[in-house]
Amino acid sequence: MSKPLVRRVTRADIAREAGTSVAVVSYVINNGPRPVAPATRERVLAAIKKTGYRPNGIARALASGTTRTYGLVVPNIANPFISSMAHALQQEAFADGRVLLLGDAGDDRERERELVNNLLHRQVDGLIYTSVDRHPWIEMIQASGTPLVMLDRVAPELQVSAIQVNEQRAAWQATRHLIEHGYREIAIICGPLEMLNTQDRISGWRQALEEAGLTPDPAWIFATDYTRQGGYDAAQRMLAGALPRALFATNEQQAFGCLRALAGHGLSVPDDLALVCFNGTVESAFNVPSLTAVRQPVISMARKAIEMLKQWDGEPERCEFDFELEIGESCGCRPVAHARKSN
Amino acid sequence: MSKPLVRRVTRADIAREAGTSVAVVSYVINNGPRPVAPATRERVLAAIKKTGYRPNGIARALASGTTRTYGLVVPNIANPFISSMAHALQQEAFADGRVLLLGDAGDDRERERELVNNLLHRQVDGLIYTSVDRHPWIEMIQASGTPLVMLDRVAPELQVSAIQVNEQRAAWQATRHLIEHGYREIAIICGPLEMLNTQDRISGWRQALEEAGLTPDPAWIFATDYTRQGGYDAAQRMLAGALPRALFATNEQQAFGCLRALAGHGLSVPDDLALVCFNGTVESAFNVPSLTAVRQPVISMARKAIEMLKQWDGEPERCEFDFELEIGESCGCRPVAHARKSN
DNA sequence: ATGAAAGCGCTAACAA
DNA sequence: TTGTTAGCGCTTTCAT
Repeated sequence: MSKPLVRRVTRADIAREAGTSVAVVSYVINNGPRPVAPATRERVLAAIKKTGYRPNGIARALASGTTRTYGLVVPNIANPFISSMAHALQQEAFADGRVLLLGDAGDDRERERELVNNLLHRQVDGLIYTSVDRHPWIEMIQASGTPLVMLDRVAPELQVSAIQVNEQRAAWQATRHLIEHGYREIAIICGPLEMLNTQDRISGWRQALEEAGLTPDPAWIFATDYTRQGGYDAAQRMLAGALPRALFATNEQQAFGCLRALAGHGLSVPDDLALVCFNGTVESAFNVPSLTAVRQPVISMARKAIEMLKQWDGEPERCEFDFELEIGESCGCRPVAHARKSN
Repeated sequence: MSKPLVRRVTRADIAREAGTSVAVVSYVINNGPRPVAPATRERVLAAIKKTGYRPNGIARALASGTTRTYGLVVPNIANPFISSMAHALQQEAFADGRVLLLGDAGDDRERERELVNNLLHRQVDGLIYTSVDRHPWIEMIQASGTPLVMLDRVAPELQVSAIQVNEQRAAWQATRHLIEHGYREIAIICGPLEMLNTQDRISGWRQALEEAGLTPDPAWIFATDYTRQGGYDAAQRMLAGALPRALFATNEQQAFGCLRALAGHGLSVPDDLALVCFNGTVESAFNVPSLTAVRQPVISMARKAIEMLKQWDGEPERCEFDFELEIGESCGCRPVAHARKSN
């Protein structure tokens, strides 16, 4: 047992100082469950102020069985869409009187397992979880009895609560939008093929093309990481072949990487290539050109996720949210803000 | 005391199952502090596997006095520079066998206080902290005896450990770079004037100009929020007056907001206006045009921060890191990747 | 090598 | 209204 440099003030010190019992000190701190005489309360409060006492949250958690903490595990906090979601969740958790213990898996499956494990050990009151890949550690969590909400595409047969937008439909609509512009050669830059959400997004793209009587050419599927560099690399591959007229990038970072590659080849968006992307954030709106992007209702989703943890009864609940296609300049709907004065 | 839906397996269950005492179970789990006979160890491990037992981290923390947790409080996790720092810190903390409890203040001073408070209550083993403003809650933390490292500009007279780059010098160098390009009318878009780091950055800008025999025109200081919208607004104000030839934006998001505003006026970077910014991330590198930016050595700083918490002895230590000026296209050093094919 | 037992600081049931 | 005390699940000392 490591001795702290300075012994901390405990509840017993306050009781002694205020000339009362430890129970009364608790009652004052917690505003219950028993009433306390005003005079006594004053003495206790005075003692607390005098000593600078702060209740030990750990001991409290042990005795009460609640940590007033939720856990959040994300694949990579450096992804702006994810950090905006984390931000919203934190706000909502806070409104619920708890803090979020945020774990960043750094796109590593093993790290993710460690984090989930760690949070479970810490007896969080609930866990919100987006997995790095399609093999989420759900069983481990369920075995612990901890309330769980997946913020992810999860195999339908799993008995687990989950919140998501219908990504297949969102991808369909994004592609559909490009088709309505009259573009017929529409490529897709997507994530790793084994991921469920990649598959959903490809499937939406494919369906939109087929419904329009177009043939989804497998050569126009460019799988890569969900990163800027990934988008850049995929675009380079694309540029080595026949150029499509339009492109659906399945996340915002890929879209930015792609834009960079296109610029390197002297191609402009949307004139040479129209672009729509998935999971846009404020970054899409401020980019030049601004990106037409599928937007998820991050705040509502965060609210619902916390709500589900709060109301937890062990029954799995799936909740689907509507998305929105935010129109920018990259698809050709609007004139692009000119980056050059004349010529 | 809230009853869990399923009673959790405890160490006593394991002891019973393995036909031994609770102490031995601890010895097995912790690999000490006492040796355990191989046969006994096997029985214990078998019982653990059979029951799916996991030690209660809360109880462990209470008994051992260490939570194996560090706290991190940041002003806004949606800022890419900050999230990259958080990411690096998480990696380092993990390597140290701990998790980071990440609190996002959402740019709110009161929220920040609550978070700091909360983390202290949770008896974190150390706190890393960047404040929303110039009034960090340092006293509160020091009163608790919790190891603290500020990742921030802190008033020199405060007895507190801190890590930072010399922002004044970095701003000087960024401005100096613009001057070396031959630009003489150099404006600055900065953060709120009352913030210390804003003052440092302005001061570096001012010094570089003066050393070059130029006059820092107060009308060319555009104070705003450290956000994209802030940068956009500031640029709009700037565009309403006489246009400078170059601009120093004091963070990356402001730079992006500014680029958007410039594009709206048909101005190009660096041809019409050269640009350098502060705290660039991978986003700067991939932007079109790529941004010349001051880069902080995020990973080394994270490592040092964790190191300082680990080695904590109560003695305040200040540590200054070197920065780097990453050359991109926005300052005019390099030809810009063409965003248009011809004309 | 193992077991018994005293905490860690708190909550809350029970008694007064 | 207040005090007493049995846990919460674990670590670790001290006996054995």
